[in-house]
Amino acid sequence: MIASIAERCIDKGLKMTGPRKVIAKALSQSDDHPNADTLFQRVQALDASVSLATVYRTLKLFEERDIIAKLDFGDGRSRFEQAPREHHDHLIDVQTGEVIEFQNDKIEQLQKEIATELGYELTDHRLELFGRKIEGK
Amino acid sequence: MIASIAERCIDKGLKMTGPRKVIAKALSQSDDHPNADTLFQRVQALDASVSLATVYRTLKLFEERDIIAKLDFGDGRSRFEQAPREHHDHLIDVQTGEVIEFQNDKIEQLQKEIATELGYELTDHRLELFGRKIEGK
DNA sequence: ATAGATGCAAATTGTTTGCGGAACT
DNA sequence: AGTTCCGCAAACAATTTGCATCTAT
Repeated sequence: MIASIAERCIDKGLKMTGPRKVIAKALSQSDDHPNADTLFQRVQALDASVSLATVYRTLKLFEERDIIAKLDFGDGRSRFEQAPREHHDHLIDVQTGEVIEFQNDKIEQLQKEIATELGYELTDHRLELFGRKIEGK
Repeated sequence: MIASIAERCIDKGLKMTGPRKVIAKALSQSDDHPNADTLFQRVQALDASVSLATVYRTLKLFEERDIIAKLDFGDGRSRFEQAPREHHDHLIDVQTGEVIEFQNDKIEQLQKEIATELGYELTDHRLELFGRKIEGK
């Protein structure tokens, strides 16, 4: 296990207020990729007094501090996950919406090479695969 | 050159109305990746009577019919391009916002393999690289 | 003739913000 | 005490939609 979100907040000098603790906890307990609204519901289950505005503000804050990562699966809302311990990309099941994380060094390497060839230093990237489950698998 | 957008619309049995012709033309003339609003301005330059709502409706229609592709570079608005003659991905210059298209068979192949390994048939994917121009290149 | 398209304005959706009060250091 | 944070409601930006009216087929 890695440093909890709460610990990482403290490391970065953020005030750990009640709402932030709750949001950090809700994030820690999520091993999927909730959007703001879904996360808000989970937060509310822990403490109904926390507002949606604070969820948004806190998500933005955490993201700026690289405590969490903001994702975009093309459905118009942002999704969030704990700042990945290890970098990974996502495969989205087009039928169920299920999200599978994967990691592949070859593809990471290849991306770097492509950027270099084009005269760029790769600063970031986004890769999402969309697929249909193969029967019998 | 490939079939024009207008031709592809007719192929697919779409009514070619005035506004659609104008939007198709504006798209054809764009070799960048305009968002809806930018495209709307280009459309207006050709025919000021076309409304933004129609631009949105038509973009959605064209996209559903695979006549154009909708892209997302993470700035909160969708961007569009003619359905690519050849598939390609994008590298976005983080400093200028410039978008460079590239194509790389190895990475395409690798993505398919990854999906297969995970038990999926790849139906689509999205890859965006973000980079900083290397000095002197 | 008729199904489908359009313009306009109003509605939705996801997200951000101004403000007065509350909380952490 | 002072700065930062919070909840609430209002504000925003991008996109969609209801409706009465046109238009391509």
